[in-house]
Amino acid sequence: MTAAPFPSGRTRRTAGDRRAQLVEIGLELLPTTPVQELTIDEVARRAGISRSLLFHYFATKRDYYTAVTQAAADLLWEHLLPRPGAPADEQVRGMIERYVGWVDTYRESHLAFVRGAAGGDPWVAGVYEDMRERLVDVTLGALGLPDDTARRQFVRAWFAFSEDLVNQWAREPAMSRDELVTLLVAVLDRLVGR
Amino acid sequence: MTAAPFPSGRTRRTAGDRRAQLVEIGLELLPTTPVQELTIDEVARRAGISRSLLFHYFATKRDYYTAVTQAAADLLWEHLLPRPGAPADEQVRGMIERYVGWVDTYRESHLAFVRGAAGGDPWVAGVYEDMRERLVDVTLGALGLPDDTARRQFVRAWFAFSEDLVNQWAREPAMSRDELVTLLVAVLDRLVGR
DNA sequence: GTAGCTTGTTGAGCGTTGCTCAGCAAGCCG
DNA sequence: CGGCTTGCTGAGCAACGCTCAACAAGCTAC
Repeated sequence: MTAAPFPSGRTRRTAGDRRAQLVEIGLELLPTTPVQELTIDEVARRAGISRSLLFHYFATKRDYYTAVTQAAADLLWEHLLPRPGAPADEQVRGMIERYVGWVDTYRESHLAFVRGAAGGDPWVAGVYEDMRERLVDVTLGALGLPDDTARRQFVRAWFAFSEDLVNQWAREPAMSRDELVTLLVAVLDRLVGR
Repeated sequence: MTAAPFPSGRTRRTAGDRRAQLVEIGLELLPTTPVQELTIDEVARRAGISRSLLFHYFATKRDYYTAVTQAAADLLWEHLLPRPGAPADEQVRGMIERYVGWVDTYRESHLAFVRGAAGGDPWVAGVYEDMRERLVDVTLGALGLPDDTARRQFVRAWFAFSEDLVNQWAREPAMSRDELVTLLVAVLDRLVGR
């Protein structure tokens, strides 16, 4: 090898740091690349490490991009969570407002996230499914409604409706943001029968 | 090589036949494998041909599974199309009924199709998008409504709603099929304002 | 029949990518 | 300094997408 073995910035990190860095890189790459198409080479290159090290932290490529997806889901989840102080009625509207804001702000990243989640891989789909189920719980709770099967299904399908509509709206707004939010609330209210 | 160069059934097919056969194999594999994960090796093996021949018909793996997705979309499209004779009012309900029947019959295949369509690959997503747009056209036409931007978006989002609800219903029916169809029709009617 | 053309078809092989494994070396303890 | 833990690497294998030069099945023309 040459005289200077390492350029300069080569530092040894703790396991936690490294993991976090790798997931972070995945999140940065998400908007431009479908999760499953992230290449280990690319990620390792960006982190300035060897491919092998990545496999030290994530046994499988799938493990890696599942972790990235989970991280994205966690970010969204924390942003959406109803603020405990708010009156029950405004909790749902608040969630919807924050969701619309989120999609509007992180358009591409969020679309990429949803795409990856909806796409083929069952593991990734599972991550998204979990979040959806928790969202249904929270929503039914905020509405003060019992959660029989039918109602759960309605709320879930309403999420699908909202996702699609908000995505379209972000691309080509056919109404004001307030009108959009009001419409979504109204559809939900009617669906779960109030 | 050995004395008997070819086992027996080795026949030379016309280009059209071969293409059709390969797409057919893709359709058979769809329910068990995400489209993008179809391996050329596996498909070629099933067809009893070499990998190279597949690349003769489809320049790229993407070209191949896009063709498979397109074939799946065509099947669904033809099944859903409103029968021209029926009165305008029953056309929409008829489409919904056929859709529910389709999902109920080809559960896994259809889910796999939707998954692949929603997933990362823009080409595949495009195939699905096209069908959706055409469905919106047909639906608005059958309802006799003008198609301004807002209404198109509502109908598209309603499709997303219906897809999700019907999929859940197929997995765990919380109501009769007729009730489901009636609900979907009612939601659509209310959304596009009748 | 056989020469010749078209075209369906193949095998060898290359580059990339996911993944393994044996071992190096950075930092800490005595 | 010796020894230990553990973050980290390089070489290399197998699988897969894709290329390319050439073979051969089936048809037509002589």
